[in-house]
Formats: sequence, structure tokens, C-alpha cells
Amino acid sequence: MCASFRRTARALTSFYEEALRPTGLRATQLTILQALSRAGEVSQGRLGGILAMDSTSLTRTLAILRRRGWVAERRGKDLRERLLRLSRGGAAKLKRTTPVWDGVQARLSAKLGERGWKNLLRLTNQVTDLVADKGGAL
Amino acid sequence: MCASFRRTARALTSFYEEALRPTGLRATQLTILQALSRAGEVSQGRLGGILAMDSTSLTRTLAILRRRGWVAERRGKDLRERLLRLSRGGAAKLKRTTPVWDGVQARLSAKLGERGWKNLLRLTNQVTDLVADKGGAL
DNA sequence: CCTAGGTGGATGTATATACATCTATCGTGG
DNA sequence: CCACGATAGATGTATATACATCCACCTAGG
Repeated sequence: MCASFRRTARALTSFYEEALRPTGLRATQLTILQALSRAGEVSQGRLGGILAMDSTSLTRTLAILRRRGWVAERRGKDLRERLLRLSRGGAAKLKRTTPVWDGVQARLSAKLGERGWKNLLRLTNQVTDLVADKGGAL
Repeated sequence: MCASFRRTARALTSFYEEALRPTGLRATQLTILQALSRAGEVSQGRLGGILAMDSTSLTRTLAILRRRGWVAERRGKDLRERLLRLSRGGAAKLKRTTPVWDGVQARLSAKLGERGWKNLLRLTNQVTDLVADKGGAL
């Protein structure tokens, strides 16, 4: 099951990234911008929870996104925390990229069918919840 | 969809690797040994096709597996090709690891149900086939 | 106030993965 | 046989990702 999911994730990533290439955003980076757009200002740890990802893994990816000016961070009352949010430039980038992303999804959705698409999203989220303790749907 | 699959793949990988840790095999490495066990002697490019993975990405992972003595390679008639196969040590390692792997899968299968499990495998393979040109079910 | 244990991230290290590019080799038309 | 375009991997570079460990900071008990 793990191998099947990893394999499909590779295939899907390749499919999405081919379309996203002209935008200069990697699939993972777009995902983070989308998550921040929905979540508002969140700590790095909380973002890791949302993405079912080790929060320390985010340190490097976020460094890239900050360098490019798409993500801003500040200290909260708890000085250990990094509160992350989409910067103005990040919001603009996300807005410009969304049509491309919609296009890929539409092409895939056409192959899977509306019902298959929704079913698959539901199932993958269910599996994530089953094996990850912390949750918070993407 | 890409983000959902990547997210679930991360969660599943973490779930499997926690169980596999005592064996010293990473999930990806186990997958390659299993693939070689089923496929017999194959070229690197063919293995990449089976795993829906860029064949040049395999160069590094295979180097690790060869260093550990689990995978053997030889030149074929076509001197550009690397023909890969499970070494004797690799077969032994795979055999020792399989019970652990079975255990994880059983635990997950118990949560998903036999029917849900098979359904999910079928769907993921279907998606892979839809977005990847080359195939060959895992 | 002060200390002890806990928590949020940063950093070191290892693996996973892709793509562009390079090299060796292959097969074919001349 | 030979030059040329095609193919299999190797290599350079960048990102994605995890875990162990470290440091700073927090919180609660004394």
C-alpha cells in the first residue's frame, strides 16, 4: 500500500509539475501556499500537522519560500514559535498560478469522473487520518 | 489531488518505516527488493518503468543497495544497460523483512477492511496508469 | 525568583527524487 | 566500415523529507 501510494504520488507529481513548470512553482510549494492561504497565520508546527509532515522538514522548504518572498514570518508571544503567513507577493503568486493548477485538475478530473475524483479524495484523507495521529484536513 | 496523494504517501511512509526501522530497510528500498524479486533480472530503465520513477533517480538508490550487497548488476549484450537482480544476500534480507512488512500491512488492512484495501490498491494503480505513459503494475 | 522538565524550531546527516546534460554505446543508412 | 541520430545510464544540481540532536524559551513546582 505504501509503495502504491508513493508510486502514484510520483506519477501525479510529475503530471502536475509538467504543467506548473512555466509558473516556477513546484507542486509542494504551491501546496504550502494554498495551505497558508486557507489557514491564515499558523505556526510551523501546526502547518506540519495540516500537511502530515514533520515540522522540521518544513524549515528548509519555508526558507526557500521566504527567500522568494512568498511567505512571511514573525515571532509570536511565544518566542520559540514562527508564525507563518502568505506575504502579499505570495498571494499574488498563488492567484496567478491557480488557473494553471485548475487546468491540470480539470484534465485529471475528466479522466476520473466527478464521482471518482471525490471518492478518491475522501479515501486518501481517510487513510491519512487512520495512520497519522494529528489531523486537520488539507 | 497531487497534494492529497503526497500527504497520504508521507503518512503511510512514516507508518511503515516506524515498523521497518529495526530491519534497517527503508520503505523505498524494500519496494525495490520486492520489485526485483518479482521481475527477475531487469534493466534499470525497465525497473524505473515498473516503479513509475525516473530511471536516473534509481542510480543513487541502487548504489546504496549494491553497497549493502542486496542488489547485483551486470552488463548485458548492450553495454549501455545495467541488468539488475536480487543478490543472494538481498533475497535473504527480503525474506527476513517480509514478516515485518506483512505485519504492518495486516494492521492497516484491519483498519481499512479487506474490501477497502483492495479497492484502494485498484484505484491508486488506475490513477498511476492514467497519468503515467509507461506501465507495468507494481 | 529559580530550577527542572517540556516544547518549537534549527541544524546535521541521510535518503528520495527529478531534470538537464554528458558520455558511451547502439543501430542504421551510405 | 563510418558518420549520425537515438538510447541507457552517470553526474551535477536542486528540492523534498525524515530523524536525532541541539538551543532557546516556556511553564510549573518549590
